[in-house]
Amino acid sequence: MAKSRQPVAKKRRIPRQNRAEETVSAILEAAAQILEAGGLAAFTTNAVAERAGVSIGTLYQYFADKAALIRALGERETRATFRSVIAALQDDGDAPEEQRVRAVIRTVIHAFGGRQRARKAVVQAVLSQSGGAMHQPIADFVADHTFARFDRQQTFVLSRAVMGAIRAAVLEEQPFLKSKSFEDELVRLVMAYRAAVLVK
Amino acid sequence: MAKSRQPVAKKRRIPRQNRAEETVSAILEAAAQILEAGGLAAFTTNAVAERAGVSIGTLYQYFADKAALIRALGERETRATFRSVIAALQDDGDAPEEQRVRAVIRTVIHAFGGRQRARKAVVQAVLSQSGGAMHQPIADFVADHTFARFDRQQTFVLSRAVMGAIRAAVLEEQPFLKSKSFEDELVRLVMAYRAAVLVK
Amino acid sequence: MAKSRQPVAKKRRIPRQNRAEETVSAILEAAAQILEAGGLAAFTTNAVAERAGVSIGTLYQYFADKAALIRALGERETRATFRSVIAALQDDGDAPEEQRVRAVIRTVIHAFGGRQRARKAVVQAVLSQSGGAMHQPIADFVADHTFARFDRQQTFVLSRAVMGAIRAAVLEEQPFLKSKSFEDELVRLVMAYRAAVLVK
Amino acid sequence: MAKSRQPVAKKRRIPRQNRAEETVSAILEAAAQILEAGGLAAFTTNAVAERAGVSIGTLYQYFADKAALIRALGERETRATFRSVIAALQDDGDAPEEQRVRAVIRTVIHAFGGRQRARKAVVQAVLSQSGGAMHQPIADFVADHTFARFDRQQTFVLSRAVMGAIRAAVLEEQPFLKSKSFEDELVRLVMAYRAAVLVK
DNA sequence: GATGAATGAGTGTTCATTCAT
DNA sequence: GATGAATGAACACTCATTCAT
Repeated sequence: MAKSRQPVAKKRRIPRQNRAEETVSAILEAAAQILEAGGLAAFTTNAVAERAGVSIGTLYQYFADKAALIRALGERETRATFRSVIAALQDDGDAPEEQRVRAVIRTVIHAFGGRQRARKAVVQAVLSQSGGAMHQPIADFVADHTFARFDRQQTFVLSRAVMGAIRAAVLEEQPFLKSKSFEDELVRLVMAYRAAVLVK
Repeated sequence: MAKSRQPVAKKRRIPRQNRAEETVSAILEAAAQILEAGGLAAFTTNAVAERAGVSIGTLYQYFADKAALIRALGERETRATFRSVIAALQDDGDAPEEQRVRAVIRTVIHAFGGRQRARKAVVQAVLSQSGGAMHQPIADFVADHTFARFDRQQTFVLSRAVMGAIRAAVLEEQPFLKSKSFEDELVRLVMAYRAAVLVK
Repeated sequence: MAKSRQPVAKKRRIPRQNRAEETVSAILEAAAQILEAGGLAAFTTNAVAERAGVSIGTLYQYFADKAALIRALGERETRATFRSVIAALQDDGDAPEEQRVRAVIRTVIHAFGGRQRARKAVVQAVLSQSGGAMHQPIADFVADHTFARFDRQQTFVLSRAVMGAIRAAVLEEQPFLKSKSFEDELVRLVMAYRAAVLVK
Repeated sequence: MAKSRQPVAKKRRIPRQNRAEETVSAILEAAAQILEAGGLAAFTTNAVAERAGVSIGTLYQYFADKAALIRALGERETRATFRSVIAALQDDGDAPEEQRVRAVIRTVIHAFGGRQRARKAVVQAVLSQSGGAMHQPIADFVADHTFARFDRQQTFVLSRAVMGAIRAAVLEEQPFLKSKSFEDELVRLVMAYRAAVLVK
């Protein structure tokens, strides 16, 4: 019977007041914490609402459904990483290529470093919904801004390779994740591939 | 994966007879099909049992719980990929390095190519349980057998980078997944990194 | 997220064993009782399951959703009334027209008399779903078997008029519902309209 | 219609000013529109308030609860029909009986004709609350003013029979609802029964 | 060994209603 | 008087798992 209600393209409240914005923030923060603490299995709308200190009804005033909540979280995280990467690139505006590469890699590793489980869960969740590409924009942006002469496929290979290695280190909880030597190897990978492509 | 049932480690029947083995096979095959067709969301124990043509009770005779079923599936897939890779390496036993690399990469791409959704789901599911390393053995085996002088961290970076690029192409459903040019770029990545490491 | 499961045309268990048939009966009987006692507002799937002495899961093994449960109840009631009316007509097989009309009217009045609220609720519920005609088959059957020369619209008017008067007496809880005089007036209505139509 | 809230009879503001009356009107009109467009399922207090262009709080300033809103709507509709019928009777003040009957029937059919779904929903809703008699006053008034010599039970039977047939045509969405032939049959029903009663 | 009916905790989601601003 | 953010009880429905037959 619930099914028979017509799905009137629900408009969810867009926060206009301070109180509302705080509420949305609290919910997203709670969502990240739940994900961090218990993974996807613990991520229930009720749990999120409770942790956020709001009622379940309030959560649904701002997020149409659970999927929308995860999506919003993913976007928030993506935007945050984006900002960090851009900042890193700007700081080293005139530095030699290798140094800029290193700056970006370090940024991404550390973006992944805090709240790894939450990120992992978000990535998993978003992937399982949209089939996909979430860090794609970041990866593409970086590639475009560093190796302008790569074609689309080369950009793809390099960015996904680096992200893949970092992601694996995060997911497998490798102790060397934030080590200098790991960073070195990633830089080596990038520079080597870059040289091979450009020389061709 | 109910959380509040008693987690008492119960010994499940280990198939000793032909019929039993066939039953287990049928269940695993059914599981793969369900995953392939409907993703993780459709993957319920009842659905698997029905598709396998056995009762839900029988399924539980062979698999302690849903997690065990997924684990078994992951192992089956891993073993299969393993065998393919080994076969590929043996065929080109004396070939030059680049050709062997290419053979392995091609094998892995095609292993991933069939039943992508099932693989994706298995990977996701196994990851969400065990935190991670499922293709690790394959990757390590390959690296050990091709670049014997790499240290552990270099092996890690290279194998995860390649797997990451392939995995991304699968998950994002990139049309060039099985193209020659994609394969070329991966080979280039490997050979370039290899040269950089060895030259050092 | 729940929405994203694909709606695989659920096959609900069709009872094959005695135990199962009893379960279905118990659920339908419980549904009727709940409806009778508390109307549509009290009619929740959980309440029905509890009253039936089964778990909510069991209810959903036999009824795809709440709507299906109400539909089943409606069909059960319709069939029951149907049987009563047919029996009444057969008993008076050779009686004069007026007597047969009276027999049917009496049967319907008494069918409505027992468990009025349940019937009312079922009617309402079914109406609100399917837009409509539930007692139509009964009414049409009766009309066809008594006034063969009526056209469709005349059948409609007469059957709905009689049902409407009875229904109103039930809903308004008129004390004369089962009185001889009320029955007399209904018979008069039918015979008068019949004569007017035939004379035309 | 939450059941567990305190049923303390709270006095709601009775509109004394123009603006207030307009607000009440807007709410009732919105309620009718929602009902017409989406049936009972779409009829939520929030939806009504939004459509009326007032806040949910304002709605509750004028209607104690959802039930009161529906009740008010029912009364509004009833009064409107009432007025139409009286007007129809007055227009044909000296006309022969059959013509006056026809005028009333036509009025009722067309009163039902506009906004059928809203009426249907109101009828259903009011019925499910108050057990029933909503069009009773109209029916009785009409009967009293046309067939003065009928006794109470005869009035009941005739009025409910006619209303029942019309109601069924509305609920079953019969295409002939506003046809001349349907009107004819209803007139025939009334005249035939009338004759039968008077002749007795 | 196999069956499948039964279980019920748990999940997402709705919506009438309140009350601080 | 009006607002609308917040509330939370209530509901429909799922699915991993058990156990009597």
